[in-house]
Amino acid sequence: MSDSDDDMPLAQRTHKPAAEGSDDEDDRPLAHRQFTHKPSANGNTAAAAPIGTTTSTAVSVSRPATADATDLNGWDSSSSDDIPLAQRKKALVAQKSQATQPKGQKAKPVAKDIANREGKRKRQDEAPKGRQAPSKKTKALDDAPPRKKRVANPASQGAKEEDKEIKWEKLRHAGVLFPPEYVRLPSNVKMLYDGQPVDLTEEQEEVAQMFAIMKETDYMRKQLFLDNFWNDFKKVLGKDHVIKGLKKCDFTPMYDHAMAEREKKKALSKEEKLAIKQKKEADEAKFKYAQVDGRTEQVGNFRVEPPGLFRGRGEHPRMGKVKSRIYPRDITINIGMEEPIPEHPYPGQQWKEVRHDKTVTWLAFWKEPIVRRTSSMCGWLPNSTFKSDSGLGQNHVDDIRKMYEKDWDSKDTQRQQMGCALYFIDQLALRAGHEKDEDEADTVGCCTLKVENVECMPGDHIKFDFLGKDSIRYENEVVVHPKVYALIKKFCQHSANNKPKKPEDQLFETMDATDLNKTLKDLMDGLSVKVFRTYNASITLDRLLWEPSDSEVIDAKKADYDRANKEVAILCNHQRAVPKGHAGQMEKLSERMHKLNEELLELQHELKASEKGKAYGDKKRRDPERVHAAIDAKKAVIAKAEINARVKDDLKTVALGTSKINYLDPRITVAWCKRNEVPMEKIFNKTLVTKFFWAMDVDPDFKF
DNA sequence: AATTTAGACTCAGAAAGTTGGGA
DNA sequence: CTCCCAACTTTCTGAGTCTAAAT
Repeated sequence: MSDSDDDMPLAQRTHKPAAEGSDDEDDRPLAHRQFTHKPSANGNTAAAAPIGTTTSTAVSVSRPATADATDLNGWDSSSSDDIPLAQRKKALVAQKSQATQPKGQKAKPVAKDIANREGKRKRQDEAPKGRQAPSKKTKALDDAPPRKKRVANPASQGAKEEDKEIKWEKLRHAGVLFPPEYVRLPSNVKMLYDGQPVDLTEEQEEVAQMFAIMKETDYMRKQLFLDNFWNDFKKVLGKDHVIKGLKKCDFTPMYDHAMAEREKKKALSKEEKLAIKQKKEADEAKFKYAQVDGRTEQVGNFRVEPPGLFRGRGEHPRMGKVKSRIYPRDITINIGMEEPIPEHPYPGQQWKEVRHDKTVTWLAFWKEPIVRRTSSMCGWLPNSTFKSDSGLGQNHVDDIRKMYEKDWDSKDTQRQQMGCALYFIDQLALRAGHEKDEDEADTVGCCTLKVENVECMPGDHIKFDFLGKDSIRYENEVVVHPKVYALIKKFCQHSANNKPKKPEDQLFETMDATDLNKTLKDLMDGLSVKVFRTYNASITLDRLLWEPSDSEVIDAKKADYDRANKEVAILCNHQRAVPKGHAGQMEKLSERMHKLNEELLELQHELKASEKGKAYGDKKRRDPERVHAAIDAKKAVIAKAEINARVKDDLKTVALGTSKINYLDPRITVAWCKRNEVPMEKIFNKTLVTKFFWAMDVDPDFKF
């Protein structure tokens, strides 16, 4: 294994200031990588420049951030010099909204206090609740997305709901597929308590079995998991059960049995497996599609989740709890008024409710038993246009940037914080970060950053280190605008009302994600924090794909694409664990390379011999030309293998899929494919080609 | 009227399952 | 040709965002 930075999950790479002189792209801070063109393209990189400032060769539509680095303040209005006049007409938004800003009105009565949270995330200040909404959508933003069709909805209860969007007129589907019932273990398979076999009821056995199969996972070493499980298991066991605690429980017989069953299944003959598969498909067939207004739409998910132990991601407070079985009585069905109500395999039970709500797209839903806040839904697959084509364009972005730059100079702490938060969201594509309860994993986003999550380093460096969505670590050191640096430093030290802050206090204590979204929405209909993530992902890809490349063969071009895709994934912090067996696979590849190189050498010897009119080794003599051809072919194979190996290693900690599916406007990719004569299928798999069918006839010169 | 809660999506990575291309 | 393994897909189960409704 190499010891390069690449072997670490990307979030853990330490970013040396470029001043230390590494030219290796991977050694540069993420933020630099994101916004910087290949070193080869422009020599040095803007090591000491603020976020987003690079020495790139400016593509005219690129964000101002990519403009010239001469001005350390990549943001001030001069940067808009790079924007064609035509795009600048709307520069007034920020000023306008600020003109109407009623400064420092009455103090906001304290906090959305989430009182009993051990003093954590509380808004502990009395900062004025800043920014008033600029009364209406500003004219600047009138090319926002077209109004959605809104129709009165007579189907729903009462007049209140009259103004919602109608999603369908006719809707027919077969409901949901329930998981198989629990099958009891053979009577000779029993768990042991204190060495003695224990008889369990069916219900108890099912729960025990859930635990048994986790024997070899490292959940067994997590006390919280064990405690949570025991609490629930205890309830199922009832009072005065022989089993008094987990310590003396031995689930080995159950585990072994489960493993044996698994092996048995694997060992089935081809025919048997096929038969099982066909049976399964036949059972599922009717659930797979829904009829929506005469169209056949694929149902995204029609399976009811089987019971099991809740795992959660990261250190989830509820890990190990029993997730009980879902029955029809728990499920609400949504279906067209005249359609037959779906059947279910539980005679005597009724669906919890059957609705005919035309304003939603789900077919069925139920409440999650563990994380009651959420519910699971079965709906049809969204396949329409790119969701994030929000109407946010370069000129809006410029306006918004000017607005938040102004906020840095505000006297009002809340506005300062708002300005900094927006800067991070725009530059680093952070998520909004809503407040969470204590029975959820302790993860944060931009608005919920704590003081301990940021560290101010010399030279306007800020180091972020926090757990984001799915408890994925975000670690990134970036150079920020000096004004932001000064503000963040201040926010780390004391709150708006001058109280000193503790590490676990909120960095932006005067505002939250809702405030931020409100501000954005007032600026432009349809604008929210997450739009920036999508927008920045797409614009980044677009910029990278327009960079000149000298790749000629398809594989090299695909590698170019993957590199661009990787940049986006890094921007969005889409990480994955290094696939198991990666090291082994790399070793194999290098062995193969070695072999290929030897073969090449052989061929070169053969060529020499051939040119002298001799045979080489025990082979028949071939024409020099034929040997030449063989050499070229071999070289091509080697080059291809080299590219593949490098790409593979390059991407081992980066998950490309998420951005490809959810963030990148497919038109960018399709256009690139056309320009570079790369077949679509090299980039999009079959599913994606289907999903993005609407983007396929885009103009090759399409610019995001 | 400010918060809280409900509701409806939208995004997430790992694991399981399937396929297909090369030795 | 066929078998094996890596690559690709789908499934699984969670976890965010954001708006609207309820308190």
